[in-house]
Formats: sequence, C-alpha cells, structure tokens
Amino acid sequence: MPDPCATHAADQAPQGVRARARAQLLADVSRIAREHLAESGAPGLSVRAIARELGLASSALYRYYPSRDALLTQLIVESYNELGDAVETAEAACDRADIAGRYRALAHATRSWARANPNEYALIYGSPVPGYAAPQDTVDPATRVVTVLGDILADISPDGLPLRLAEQMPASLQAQLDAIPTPLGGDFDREVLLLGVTVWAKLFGMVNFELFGTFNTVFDDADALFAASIDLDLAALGVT
Amino acid sequence: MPDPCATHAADQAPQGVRARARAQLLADVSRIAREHLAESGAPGLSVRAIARELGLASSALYRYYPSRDALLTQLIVESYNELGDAVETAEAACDRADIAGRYRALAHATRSWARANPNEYALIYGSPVPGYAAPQDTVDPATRVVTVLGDILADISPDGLPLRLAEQMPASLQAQLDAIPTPLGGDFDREVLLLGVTVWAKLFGMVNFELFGTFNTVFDDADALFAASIDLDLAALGVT
DNA sequence: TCACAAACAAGAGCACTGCTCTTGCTTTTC
DNA sequence: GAAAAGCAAGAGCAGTGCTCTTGTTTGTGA
Repeated sequence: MPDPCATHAADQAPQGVRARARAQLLADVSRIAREHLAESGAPGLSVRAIARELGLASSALYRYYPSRDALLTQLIVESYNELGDAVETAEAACDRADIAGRYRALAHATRSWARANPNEYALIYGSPVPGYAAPQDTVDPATRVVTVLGDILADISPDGLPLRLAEQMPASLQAQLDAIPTPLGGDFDREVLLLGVTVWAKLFGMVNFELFGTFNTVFDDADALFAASIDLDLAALGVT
Repeated sequence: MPDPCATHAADQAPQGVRARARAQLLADVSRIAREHLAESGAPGLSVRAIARELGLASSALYRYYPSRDALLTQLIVESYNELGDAVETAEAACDRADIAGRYRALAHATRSWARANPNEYALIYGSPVPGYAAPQDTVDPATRVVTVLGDILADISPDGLPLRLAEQMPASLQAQLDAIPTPLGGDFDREVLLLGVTVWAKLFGMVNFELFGTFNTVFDDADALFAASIDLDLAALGVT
C-alpha cells in the first residue's frame, strides 16, 4: 500500500499545503483576470468580480495583490511577453538572409496578435491611465518587439537606401540614435536606424488605426492596406 | 432712469429666465468638464465631482446630460474640433504651391496640439472604452484632419514618386482607395493616396509613441526625430 | 509535543462612482 | 388663474477599491 503522504508530496510542490494553495490561487487569479481583460477590457477589470468568481471575499485577494494596479501591471507584463513571444517566434522562423521576410514576419505577427487580443493590445499600446506609472518590471518585456526590429535593422546596409535626407540630421538626433544599444555583434547605420524607428512607429500607428476604428468604413478589411504599407516601408529601407 | 427690465432683456438671451439659466449651466458644465479632463484624464471624469464644483446635487445634472457617456461624447467632439481648427489654420497659412510646407504645418500642428492637450488627445486617439460606441455626431469632426491631408495629397503628382510598389496593388485595395471621396475640384492618384494613408497612420503613430511614453528615455526630446520623420515621408512622396 | 507567530478568509465598513425615483418648488403656457 | 412642464434636492440602489477587525488555520522554534 503506497504511502498517501508520499504521493501527495510527490505532486509537484515540495513546500507545505499553504504555499501550494497560494501558488494555485495566484494562478487562478491570473487566469480569471486575463479572461476578464479579454472580455471587458482593462477598465472593466474588477477585483471584486474576480473574488466573486473564485468564491472568495474581495478582501482576501489583497493578501495576494496589494492593489488593482498591481494586477494590471502583471497583465501588462504578460501581454508584452505574449506579443514578444509571437514576434520572436515568427521572425526566428525566417531565413536570416531574407531581411524583407523577417520584417514582414514581425509586422504581421504584431498585427495578428493585436487583432486576436485587442484588449490586451489596448492595455499596452493604448492611452495610459493618467495616474499609473509603469513599474520597472514592465520595461524589459516592453522592449522585446523593438529588439527584434533592431536585429533586422542592423542587417540592412545603407547602400541600398533609395532616399536620403536632404540635409544632415541635427547633432542632437545623431546623439540619440548613437546611444541606442546595438545588437550583439551587430551595428547600426544611422540613417537606417532613423528610418527604422519611424517605421516602427508607423507599424503601430497602422495597427492602432485599424483596431481603434479610425479606418472604419473606409478600410473595413485592412489586410491589403497593411501589406502594401509594409511593402512601401521595405522599399524605403532598400530591401526587396 | 433706465428700465432694469430692458437692460436685462437686452443682455443676449431673448428667451425667458429658465432658458437662459439652462444655457448658462450647460456652458458651465462643459467648462468644468474640460478642466477635469485636462487635469485627470477621461477615466477621472466624474459627474458627481462636476456637480459638487457647481454646488448642485448630482441628480440635477441628469436633466442636462442623459449620461456620463453623453458628456464624454461632447468632449470628444470638442476635442476633434479643436484639433481640426488648429490643423486647418496652420495649413491654410501656407502657400498653396508649397506642398511640403503644408504637410509640415499639418504634422506639427497635430503634434503641438497633442502635446498641449495630452488627455484630450488620448480621449480621441487612444484606446476606446470597450463598451462605448461613437455616436454619429463624432464622425464629421473626426474627419477634419484627414480632410486637410486629402487636400494636400490631391495636389501631389505621381510623377515625383521615387518609390513604386513592386507589384500592382490588389483589386480590393484599389477599390477601397477609389471609394475615398476626393476634394472638391481635385483628384487622387492611387499610389499617392495609398502612400498618404500610411503616412497619416505614421504621423499619429509617432505622436502616440511620444505622448504615451514608448519613446521614453531614448527620445526624451522628440523634436528632431519628428522633423526628420516628416522629411523622410515628404521624400517618399516626392515633394521637396 | 506544545506554544507562539505568521498567514489567511470573512465580514463590516468607508468613501467613492453612475444613475433612478420621489418630493416639493418654480417657471412657462394655455 | 390653472394646468403643465421644467427643475433642484435628497434618498436610495448597486457597484467599485481598499482597510480594519475578528476568528481560524497552518507553519515553526523551543
């Protein structure tokens, strides 16, 4: 006859029942919070509603999350990481030499994730709550997409740029661009980087307009528009 | 001795005291709501707080606005119109032949207004509230900026375009572009219009990134970056 | 093994929100 | 002048984030 204590202890958690219950509840709260975010958006996220769904008193949740903002912060981090995963996976599947393909993968993965998770996207790329200050934990996950873009930009030669700035860029802008950390073993051309930064903003501007309804009634289906926009940007970057 | 009733009646309102009081209160509510929006952002807008500042019971305000959403709708319309005024004024001050100058005026006016009124900007170009459906009154004011852009695009010749799409654009996209109403007495080139639409999204993507903090710590001062982005777009449009 | 400390769940409560309904008063209109 | 419409105030409902107290359960050191 097997020892029930042994099987119990072999479950997964070496710690006591209390620590195991805590981990379980944290996971449950996170799961339900994500569901509520997906359904009702960030403004509709309610600590009391989550407690209700868990059959708990709302005050009990405050032993796990110090505030609603802390819950939101975790959702922000998770959303950044989900988008980062999607973009990194899509880009990594491309031939390294196919620079245009890599950027297309990045852009389409971004748009696809945003369309599949509009409330999560709005949480991280929409208007921030005036009082809310993003904690330090959110900045690393937030840079994952632009890091992939940086890798691509570092592989683009300035020789192919079809358009050059009429005048040299001001020293302040040069300094800002030069201060951007380069990928491991790579390096940026300053003009490519400048164009890349603006293309980055354009990508999210396009997704914003589509998701937030600015394109409504004019581009109800934005597939072709989005693809054409990418093609134009790749042409400006001089990559086929 | 002048008749006090006469001077009173000559004030401005030909209607009775009740209609005049109503107009005054509507104006007061609107003013205070704008102040609260500017200070606390849209999520912080509270009907009760406005009533408190007016020395009224909160229930009294519901004779003037059917709901908080109606108040927000008015603020949205006013914000669109303020931005529209700023952009139209700036663009109208330019020499008609100076196409680059006209677009620069549009772009800088947009950014300036957004920086001066971040909460109003976030209200109209940030993430929409999931439940809120924009009423019909908001769509006309919302198109004012892009209408000015359309006027500019109609004056751009496709002959100057330095970059062309590698392949013809799909028929669906052509149809969407052709359905866009043209300015009075003007006409669009399809490729110019396509590029213009993406430049439109890029403009607001840049402002979003700057205002919502995505550029933080990298481009704390985005003046030069923004100007360079405009120059790049003008080069892509083939206008000096 | 036992006592003590820490962790925990529940409930009441506070201050706030949007919104509704009733009550009494004032202005307009017929 | 009377009826009707417009209006302000207050109470009240259902909801929110969050705190504090109370009683219970679990982990830990003597």
